[in-house]
Amino acid sequence: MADTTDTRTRYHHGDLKAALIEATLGLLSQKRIEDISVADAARAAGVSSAAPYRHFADRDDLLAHVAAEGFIRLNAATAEAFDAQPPGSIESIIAGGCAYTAFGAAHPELFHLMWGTTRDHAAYDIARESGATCYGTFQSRLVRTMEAQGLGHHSPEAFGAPLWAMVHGFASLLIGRASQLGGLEPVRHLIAQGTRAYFAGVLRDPPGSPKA
Amino acid sequence: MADTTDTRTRYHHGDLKAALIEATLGLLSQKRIEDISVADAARAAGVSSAAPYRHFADRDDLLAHVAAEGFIRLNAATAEAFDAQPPGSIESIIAGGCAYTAFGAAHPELFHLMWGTTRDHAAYDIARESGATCYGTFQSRLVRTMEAQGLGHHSPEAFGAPLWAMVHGFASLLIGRASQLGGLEPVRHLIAQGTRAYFAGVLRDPPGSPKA
DNA sequence: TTACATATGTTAGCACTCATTACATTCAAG
DNA sequence: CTTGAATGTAATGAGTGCTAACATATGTAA
Repeated sequence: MADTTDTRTRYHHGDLKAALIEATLGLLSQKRIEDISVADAARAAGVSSAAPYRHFADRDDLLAHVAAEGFIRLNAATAEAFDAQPPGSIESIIAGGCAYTAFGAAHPELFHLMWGTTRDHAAYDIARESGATCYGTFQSRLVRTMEAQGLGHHSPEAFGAPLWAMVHGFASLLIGRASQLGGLEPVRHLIAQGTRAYFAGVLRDPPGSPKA
Repeated sequence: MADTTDTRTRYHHGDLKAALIEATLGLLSQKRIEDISVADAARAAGVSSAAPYRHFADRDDLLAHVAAEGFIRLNAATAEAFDAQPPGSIESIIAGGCAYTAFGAAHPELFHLMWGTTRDHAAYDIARESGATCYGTFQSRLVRTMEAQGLGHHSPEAFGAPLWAMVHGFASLLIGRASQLGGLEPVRHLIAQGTRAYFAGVLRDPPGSPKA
């Protein structure tokens, strides 16, 4: 294992693979995904434009790894927010949801890459995996809250999906500059409001009584 | 005014501007936005690669018009769904929401283009405008339902935002292949469930009583 | 009808950038 | 001091956005 210090001076980079992912993450905060080339990533990492191909099959493979890293960070951000609130509380769900939305709003292009369309090469399995991990974090916290709120008999998937969709939607709308929302701060209140109303509504009128 | 038949044979196309938008919409169901060039659109419209520049300032201008057309169609789809249900009913809101999500799921790349990041050239005003129209359709139906359900005293923006975010989020998640959701049909039920619970919850515990 | 101005096409081409590959070079470890 | 993985060099070929110059159709006014 090479030590990760002074990676610039040496011919052998140490961990070019990670460095390229990092460099691409940096570029993503400056330009659109479609404008980021393998050559760009290599330049940002201070390496020749052919070097990345020793570590990634092609451009899509690199982007898949970047997306996976995005999910890891999203997971970290939400987990921290969840666990900063009392376990089992509705507040913890709200906090996690706000963190999710805030992450999307703060990293628009990365968020788009993570949830982008039709890149289903085999390489993208790695992104799917870390996405699933991220989902697991949400679900485990949600189950605890559902039990604490007397909703333990409901399916966590069915109960959680609208909440997940809501915070995901807010993120996507903020990225898309939906001007009606007025920015991230108002949205935090909307998330809290929406989540509380949803919990209250399910408690009052449990799903499973389809009307039509 | 030229007649719109047999546009192929004539030197003057008739309405190349519309034809190019249409052609690009067609391409969007086959490839990613980033892989669509002005030349592609021109080819698809059966015209030289320089012709589009008579009608659009540049590539982004063309894409802006395509996005605007997307909003027009989204608006039509949701309005029809809204109005196929009794006015003022919660079912009408659910139907409109399902149509929104279904539209996104059916046109992934178009949806991404419409809500894409950071293309804020002046040309994009046209897309914003038709986006706002689309929002107006939603809001007018929502207001009627809110009044019918005894929620007329709430702010439509604040009340509607979580619902909008939810259906938007479902669309985005379906596009991103969130496998946990199991496709469009299950999601329809989730939308109905979520919407009903949200209405019930607000009726029970009106927003405006912030807890923290 | 004729003549001209304007709108809408075409052809040709510039100046780039890109993804990817083949082959040479460097360096660290055994 | 050999070996082989990790990088660099150089090049290929394709495609891009966009412009300039030229061609044809259309509408309008004489």
